[in-house]
This record gives sequence, C-alpha cells and structure tokens, in this order.
Amino acid sequence: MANTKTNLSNSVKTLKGLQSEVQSINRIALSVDCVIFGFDENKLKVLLIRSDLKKYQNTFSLLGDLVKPEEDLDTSAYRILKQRTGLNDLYLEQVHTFGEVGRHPGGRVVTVVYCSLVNVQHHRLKTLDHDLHWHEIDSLKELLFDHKKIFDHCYVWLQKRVQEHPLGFSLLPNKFSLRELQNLYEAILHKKLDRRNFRKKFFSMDVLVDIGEDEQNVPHRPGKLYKFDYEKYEKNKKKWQGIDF
Amino acid sequence: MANTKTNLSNSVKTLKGLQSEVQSINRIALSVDCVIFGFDENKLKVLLIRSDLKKYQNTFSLLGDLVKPEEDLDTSAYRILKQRTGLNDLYLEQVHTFGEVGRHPGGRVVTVVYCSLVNVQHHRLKTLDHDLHWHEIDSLKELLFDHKKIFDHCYVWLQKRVQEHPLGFSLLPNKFSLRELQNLYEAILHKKLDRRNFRKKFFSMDVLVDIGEDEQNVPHRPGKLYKFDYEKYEKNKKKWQGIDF
DNA sequence: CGAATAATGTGTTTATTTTACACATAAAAT
DNA sequence: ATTTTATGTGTAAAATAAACACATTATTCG
Repeated sequence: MANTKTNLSNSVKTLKGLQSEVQSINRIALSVDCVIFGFDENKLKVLLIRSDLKKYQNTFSLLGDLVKPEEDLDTSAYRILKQRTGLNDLYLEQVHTFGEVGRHPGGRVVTVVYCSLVNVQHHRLKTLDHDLHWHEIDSLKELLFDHKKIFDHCYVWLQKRVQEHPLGFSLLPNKFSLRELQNLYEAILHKKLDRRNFRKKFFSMDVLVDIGEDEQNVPHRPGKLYKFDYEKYEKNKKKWQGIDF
Repeated sequence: MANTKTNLSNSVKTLKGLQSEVQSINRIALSVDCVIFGFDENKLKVLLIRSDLKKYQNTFSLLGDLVKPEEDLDTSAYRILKQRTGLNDLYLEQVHTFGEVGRHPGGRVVTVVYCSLVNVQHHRLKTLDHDLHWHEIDSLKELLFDHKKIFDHCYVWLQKRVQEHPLGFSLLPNKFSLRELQNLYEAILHKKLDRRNFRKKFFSMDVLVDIGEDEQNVPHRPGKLYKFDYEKYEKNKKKWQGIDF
C-alpha cells in the first residue's frame, strides 16, 4: 500500500503541493455532449450535427464542446444548448460520463453527457445552423465516435426517467391534448397504451390543469387542452415514485 | 452563431487540428472518487480516509485519486478500491460527475463519482491503512470539500437503486439469513419493514437459494441461510422493474 | 342538410398487487 | 421443564392495474 502514496488523497502534503499536482499530472480533456430530444409528427427525434471533421464529413454527431476552465459542467451544457438551439431554460439533466481511453481519436477526452428535452415547435421559430438535423430515433445508424453508444444509453435513461419524473412535458407545447401526451409516451416507450387507463393514470397523478380550451383545426371532435402544473407536481411527487419495500 | 466556431464540434477542421486543440485548451484535472458502502452491526457505513492535507487534518474524505491518462474511468475506480481495500471484484457503479468550478481548492478538478458496496466481514481480513475508517452514515458531519454533498447524493442513489437492482447482496456475506437481509434493507431505507411481507416479496422475486444450512451461535431459534443467485436474477429481472405505463 | 366518419370522454368489472395482521414452532438459556 | 426470543407461515382487506364498450361531438362528404 505504501507505493500508492503518490496520488491525490494519500500521504501528507500541503495545499500548494496539491495545486501543482493537479495542474501538472492530468493530460485529459473534458467535454460535454448533449443528447437533445425532440418530439414532432408523433415521433421522437434527436438533434444532431453534421461532423465538422473532414474525415467524418458524412457522419452525424451529438452537440458538444470542451468545457471551459472557468465554467461549471451544467453551465457548459446550457451554453452548448444556447449556442446551438438559441434557447434558454431547456430541461437539462446530467446522465453519465463516458471516458474510455480510445473513445476519441483526438486524444484522451472524457465527456460528461447531458440529456435535454426541447419543444420542437417553439424551437423551429429560431433560425438554426444548416448542419443541424432532427433525426428520427428509429432510423439512427452510425454516429461519430462512440456517440451511438452514448445515445443508446440516454434513450434507455429517458424511457426510465419519463416514468418517474414529469420531464416529458418539456417536449410538448405549453398547451396539449391528452392524445398528444399519450402519443408522446407511446413514442418514448415504444408501445401502445390503453387510452382510458392512460387518462385515468394522469388524472390520478394530478399534475394537469384543464385550461378550458379545445384543440383547433382537427378533422374530428377536438380534445380539451391541458397544461402541466409544476406546483401540483411538487405536491403530488410521491405518486411518481415507483415500488416500495 | 458564427462566433461559436472555435469549439470542438463546429467549423470544418482536420483531425490533427482537433488533436492539438484537445491537448491545449483544457486545463481541467479529472479525478475519481468512491463512496464505499459497508454494512456492519446492522448499520450502514461508509469508508472514509483522514485527509492527507495538513490544512484539513481532522476532516475525513472519500477515497479518490486523479485519473491516469491511460486508464478508463472504471479502471481508475477499480484501482482506487484495490489500493485502498485490497479487494478486487467489488460491486462498482458510476453515479454522477461533480464539476463545480470552486469545489476543489487545488484548482479545477472535476470528479467522477462511483459507488461501491463491500462486504465488511470479508474486508476486515485485510490489513488496512490506519487512516481509513468505517463511519456510520447517520453520524456523518462535515467532510472534505464537497464530499458531504457527494455522499448525500450517493446515499439517495443507493436508496433508490437498491429497490430496482439486487446490489444489496454485495454488502452481505455469501450466506445470510433473511433477517440479516431485512436488517440491511431497513438500514438503507431507514425504516421498519414488515417481516412477513418482506420475506414474501423476496421469495416472489425468486433470487434466493436455500443452501440447507442454519445460522450458528444465535441465542434463539436459528434462521435458514440463503445465498443470492445471479442467474436466477437474470431470469427474473422484470420483477425488479418499477411502475409501468 | 343529413349521414358517415373519426376521435373524444367516461365507468365498471376483474385480476393483480400490496398491506395489515396472529399464532404455532424451534432452539437456547435459565 | 419452563421461559425467552426470534423464526416460519397464511389469510383477509385494501389498493392498484388491466381489460374492456358505448354515447358524444365536431368535421367531412355526398
């Protein structure tokens, strides 16, 4: 064990010594990558960018960037989103950090991955970089580096997370019908749900507010529109909890 | 948006250019910290080390180290565990990455946090560093830097994770009684459980094997001993899943 | 303008899961 | 042998989830 005394939290040393150690030993770059989910035409999508590397010109990539020394990880993720989508205040959550030695051909790059959920309608208003594309998640093939693996991880994360936390609403317009909400869940979970039970379940969770308006321009009986009420959610959090021992 | 063209995945550039970018821009150190849970005397514990920094001599700290440029994050975590506990093959899982700018006085250090669960009985056989201590989680006060915050996050993680994945067994000896298993869950979840329902639940999950032995040296009727069967778990995974829509 | 179309809105019955709860049994200690 | 202590088991009630059908409302088309 004595031969391990060269590391960060062993052997007595001064703060100053620690500082120089921190600044000299590490040659690892740190990036943030964002898996940005959207929902459009009843399909779950992910926002990708055409790789800016000549060698990988026809490959798409997640949106990411190196973390700046003076910014928090979350701040970095928000910055990337802001730069790329023009939007603030998106739902954002850290999911996992990927750091295999060979994952990036540019050297050792460890990437902290965030998931974000955006309302595509709203988003479409902004003019965007032409290399950005919303890809259907079902037809995703190869991505840059290990980005496909990262995406797969995040998609599984989303499927689980959406059942224990009301983050799905971030993918919808402020006003939505229950049908739209159900379509969203069906797209994320990739299975059909019973319409009556779905409705019952959401009402019992008590996070929706009937805003007294109906859908417009639908070729059939319009449904009522609802909005998500975060305060109601806070009061009814326990209903979103899973199994208990 | 044009003024954002200096980052990792924008603007067309060569792989070579990317390499030098990766190697020059980042001045961020990367560490791994391990929250090592143990279970002893019916109490949940965490393995801490007395800080090796003069300034923080009376403060305890998680076990961590800088990540080496040539090692994967998981490898790094395993190395730390091996060095500090002498054990291989411990349960290990990445939980979260903490990277606030001011979290470490030695400079910008982003830390990837892993949780590990060890069998304290087994562990005690090894001779350990004298600065290591098993602390009861209930009486944890201040820890080094943001380690208390990190610990709290991991404890919440454990409480949730133990209900959806059979990782708790890593905290027990190979052979255990149902009472010991229940004590473990009660310690982790911090609440009393009904003995009959607990037993029923675990049997219905179908991951335990009766090994045909009884407890020894207990001052009362001995309980049967069981072991955890990972293959059975693989077959019955779905029973560990939470709510479904 | 009426009929056909298409999706909304609502309740009940059944099955499953979870909770609450009590007594006989086996070993150890006295 | 009696007392102590914790094990081992089952059932009834309550809550939750699943399966399922029909009347309603707006639109579209003839």
